[in-house]
Amino acid sequence: MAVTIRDVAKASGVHISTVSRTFSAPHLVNPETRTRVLATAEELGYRPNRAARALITGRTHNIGLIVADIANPFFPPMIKAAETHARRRDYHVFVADTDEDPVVETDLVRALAKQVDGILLCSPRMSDDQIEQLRREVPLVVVNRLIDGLPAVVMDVGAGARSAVRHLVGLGHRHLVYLSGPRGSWTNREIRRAAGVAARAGGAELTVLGPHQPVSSAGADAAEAVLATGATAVLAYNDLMAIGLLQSLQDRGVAVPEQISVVGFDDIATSALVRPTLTTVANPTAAAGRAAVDMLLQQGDDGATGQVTLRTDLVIRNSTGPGPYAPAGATTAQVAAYAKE
Amino acid sequence: MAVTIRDVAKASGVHISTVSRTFSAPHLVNPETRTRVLATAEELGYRPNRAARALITGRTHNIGLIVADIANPFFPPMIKAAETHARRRDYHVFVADTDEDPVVETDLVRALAKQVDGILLCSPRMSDDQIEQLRREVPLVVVNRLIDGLPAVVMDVGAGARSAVRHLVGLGHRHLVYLSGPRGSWTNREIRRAAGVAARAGGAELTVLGPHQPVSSAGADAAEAVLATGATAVLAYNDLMAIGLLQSLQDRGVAVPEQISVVGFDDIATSALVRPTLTTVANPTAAAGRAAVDMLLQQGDDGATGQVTLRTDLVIRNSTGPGPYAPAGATTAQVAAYAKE
DNA sequence: ATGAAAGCGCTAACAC
DNA sequence: GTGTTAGCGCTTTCAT
Repeated sequence: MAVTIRDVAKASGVHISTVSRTFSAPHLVNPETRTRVLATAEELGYRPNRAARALITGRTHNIGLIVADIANPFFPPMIKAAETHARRRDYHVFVADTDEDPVVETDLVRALAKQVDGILLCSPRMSDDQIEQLRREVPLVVVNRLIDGLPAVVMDVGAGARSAVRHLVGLGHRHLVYLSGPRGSWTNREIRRAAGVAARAGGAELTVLGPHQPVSSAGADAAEAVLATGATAVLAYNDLMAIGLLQSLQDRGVAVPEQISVVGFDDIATSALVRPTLTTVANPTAAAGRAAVDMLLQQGDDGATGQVTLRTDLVIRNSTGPGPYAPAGATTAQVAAYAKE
Repeated sequence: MAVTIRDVAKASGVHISTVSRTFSAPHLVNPETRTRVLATAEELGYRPNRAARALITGRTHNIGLIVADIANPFFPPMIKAAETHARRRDYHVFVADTDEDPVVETDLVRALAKQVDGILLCSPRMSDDQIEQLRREVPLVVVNRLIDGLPAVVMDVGAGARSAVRHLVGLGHRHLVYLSGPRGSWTNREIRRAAGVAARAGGAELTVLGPHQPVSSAGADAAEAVLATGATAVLAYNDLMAIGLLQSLQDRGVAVPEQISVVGFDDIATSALVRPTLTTVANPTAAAGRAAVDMLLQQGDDGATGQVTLRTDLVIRNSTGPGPYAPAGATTAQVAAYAKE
């Protein structure tokens, strides 16, 4: 069996409670004793058993991170940032994938509840009611979704959508398509709404297509439908769909951005690797992961249930260009400024 | 506080051990009692505390998954598959990221050791000795690296490299470059060695460049050096580097595959999304994740320390084409067969 | 400053 | 088939 507190106590000639104190309340133990205990512990390779500690303190020093799809490139940077941030604060992270299934989400929260001090729910697909229910069973921070009274970290996708639409309208586009994401996605609803408002304000028409799975093949499959609308610009729920559409259009001989402009969402790594490079709304996913961890860990201290909104940024690359109503001689660079207003 | 076994016992009028048995050894309890206990447990929302159980059984039903870099697209499909597979077997998964740092790896294994039944070490960068040492402290399965006597799951990257080189030689290339990956990578050494042997066998020269970080910018930065060698084909350590190189070459006006052929490794999702689409050696990362989990969970049962090698597959796409010594009229399709030999 | 003792939630002999 | 008891590794009063 592994080395326990008892072994260290015996080897250093003190009671186990002294060893315990050496690790959990060092200031309460005589410096000399402490040094000795630490030395034997080191020598024996002793490491406190967190689970046993949790049993009595009620704090596991673990957190859960539940995401819709680990393999969706949107999430890994967030997972990485959250894990690194948590570990720096001496927390370990359970990661679980729901495969976009709301039922799995609920089960997972319950299954993890006892082993963690709190759970980060990223882009949950379940209903508000379900989330509120779970909130009573375990501390929760929701990422990418805003629910009254629940601590949350969201990106300002509404502002991002507005920037994107203004950018397109400024380029002279008057008929846009929004390629919807999955049902149940808060982000999707926000983008669609904000894009609609911004389009109306800009005197442009917005056709909504979908819902779609947030994958590149869905974007590729939507090419026909997009062309059928006669629109000259497309805003997609995420970069994956935008890239699928981008390549599918080009494979059909439709030039991007000459004939159709395409804007994505997220700014995943791939977006800078495809040609044309993708104009997209950058989401600060890593910062969101860190903020969510902080919020979760603070939740224990006070009862504050803050909601943080992180800003998004339109990244103008080469998949967007002048539309049919472009002011004479307008260039992408010129209208870029407009979107910033 | 949460509901415990004692609450259920009281509410259903039995002793706590009966409740315990109801969950851990149902066949030992009277069907009627069992039904009643289960009902009250359900009603009260009781869920066994795994940490408390682990304290006495010694089995946590958790596993650790340590990867070099969560954000590297090579890993997420593996993490996802491993997590899903583990959960299906009622195991939860700690995920941690070492940022390619061998010191962090060691610390992480030790920190996680007490909370898990075993650890999956993916693409570890530390030395064989260190890994063997850790192996004594906690059950380990190593992925993407072969060490004598240690249970491991690897992909047959040597065979993959040979296929790739034969493919290129068959296309008429006689001077190849291997773009090395990170120092400490077993996969990198294997590919380099196998590529060297295959090149020699095919009467071709192989120039090795590197080491490099396994990221796209490293591939892009290597473009000058690649051109300077005068080689007509490049095999890269991974797809990210291959894609970086691919785009950097094209941005410099060097046509791919007309002037230079490029082959990657891994077959990450992005490889099918860039243009030209990337010829690459597909790694069964998801299968590797599942196999590693199985191996880890079986390790407890018997002491078997198997080593599994998963086959790789050359996926021929559009980034490779005829070289200067191509047989007249040779097409990519024709020589594809050659690589399969 | 240190030791003694109780107990966190649970399982595993051992009785009956 | 069920209750009793001890104890997993640790923290936390309470004494001393």
